[in-house]
Amino acid sequence: MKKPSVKELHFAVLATDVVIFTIHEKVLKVLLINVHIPPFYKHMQGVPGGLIRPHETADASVLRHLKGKAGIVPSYIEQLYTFSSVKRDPRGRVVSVAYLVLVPPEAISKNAETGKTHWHNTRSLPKLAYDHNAIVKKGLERLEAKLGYSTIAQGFLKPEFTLGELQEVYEIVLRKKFDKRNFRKKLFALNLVRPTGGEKRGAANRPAALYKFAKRQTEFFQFL
Amino acid sequence: MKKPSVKELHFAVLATDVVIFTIHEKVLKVLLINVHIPPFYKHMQGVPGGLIRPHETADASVLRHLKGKAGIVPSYIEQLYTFSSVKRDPRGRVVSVAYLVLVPPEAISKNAETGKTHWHNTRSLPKLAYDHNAIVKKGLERLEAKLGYSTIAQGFLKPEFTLGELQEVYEIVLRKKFDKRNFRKKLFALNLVRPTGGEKRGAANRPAALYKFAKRQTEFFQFL
DNA sequence: ACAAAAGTGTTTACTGTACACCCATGC
DNA sequence: GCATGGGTGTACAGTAAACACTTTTGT
Repeated sequence: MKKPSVKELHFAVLATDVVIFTIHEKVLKVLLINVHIPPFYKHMQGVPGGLIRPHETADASVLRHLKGKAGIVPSYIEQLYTFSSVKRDPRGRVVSVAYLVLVPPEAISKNAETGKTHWHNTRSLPKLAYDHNAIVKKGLERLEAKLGYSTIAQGFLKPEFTLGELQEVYEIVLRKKFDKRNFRKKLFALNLVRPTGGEKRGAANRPAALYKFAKRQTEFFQFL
Repeated sequence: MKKPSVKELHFAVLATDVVIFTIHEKVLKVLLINVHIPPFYKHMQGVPGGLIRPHETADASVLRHLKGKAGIVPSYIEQLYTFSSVKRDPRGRVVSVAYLVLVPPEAISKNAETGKTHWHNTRSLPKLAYDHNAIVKKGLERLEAKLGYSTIAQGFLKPEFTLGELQEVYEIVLRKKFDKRNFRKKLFALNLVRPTGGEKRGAANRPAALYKFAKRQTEFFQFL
């Protein structure tokens, strides 16, 4: 078995791919961009991504690209998985570190239709470029799992929110209904949320009390 | 913002670092090797690792190095996390995909003291080379978490095992005692194990029935 | 007045937990 | 015969789940 030369070791181009979720109009959506690199991928879509530079970490690279491409400031970010199939990019060897990012729906309007990106329903995705279907799947699995034992849901919410809005996040992502009273009972028992004193008015119904998460950072516990 | 040249994009050396756990003499141990690259790391230890080659995936690279270095055949393997700090290797930019590997204790004897490797108690680790303390910590966290909702424990066991041995895995990794009857009740309720009909004799006590996992692959559920 | 979401407790079923003794073997 | 881990059931407590009506607002 021969030892590879120094040059042969620097074969890799490093990139990131980012699965950005939001909830918009009661639908879990993922941000897609157009991909057109004939003859491999013609008029397809994929998740946004970008190359890692020699002096930045993968995390920093994701933040840089998010800021630059769409002005997105992640409300939640975490590394998902590293994809290293030899042929995942037909143009050459690209190893990609995938990330999961959550943004509140407000972040949409600002850069909706900013060029070639758009938000797509996660439940009816087309065939995506590269291995991006697998990447989105990984993101969905992680999101669904973490709802059950962390406060990751705050990635979809504004700093202050109603308990109805929080419950809706759970119902949309997990595609099941929860009992309002039991849901709140658990939230309070775990001391996850605190009332801010404010209330949300404007809808044709009784005003809802506003809450915030007790800790700003993501907490872990047994919820579901 | 200038665009990096093609050369500048191939800055990275890709590597893997592998956290290999086993249980030996009722202690959770991790495989360490000697690291000696003056003036940065003199007479230190780290987890085994190796470079990824141009035509292999990260997974394949780990399997190749495991087989070559110590003849280890992983009983369980999963990707942990990708570490990309710019200065994690003082000799140059190395991005490393870390893996978690479990092996049954039998795998130890064959390559115990095969050169420069040895098994170290995970509860009293010294300062390791590079960022390897962080890598081992990540591995421990993943292992502990997955015991609670998967059959990952079979990574530490032979294909057939006694329920006492399985319970011992949980007690050693999670550092807490379980009630024998409740532990078994849950196992059976979830249909995780099936008796093989065989029994384990030889110890100075009543023979123990042998069991195997119902599914060979790792399953997921709510156990703890 | 009506539609729409907010808010609030109790009962019941289930699941988890605590607990102790006899058994079969090797030495 | 004694030390060692194997094997087994029940009672109680705590948690999860099911369930319905009143309130407050905007239109």
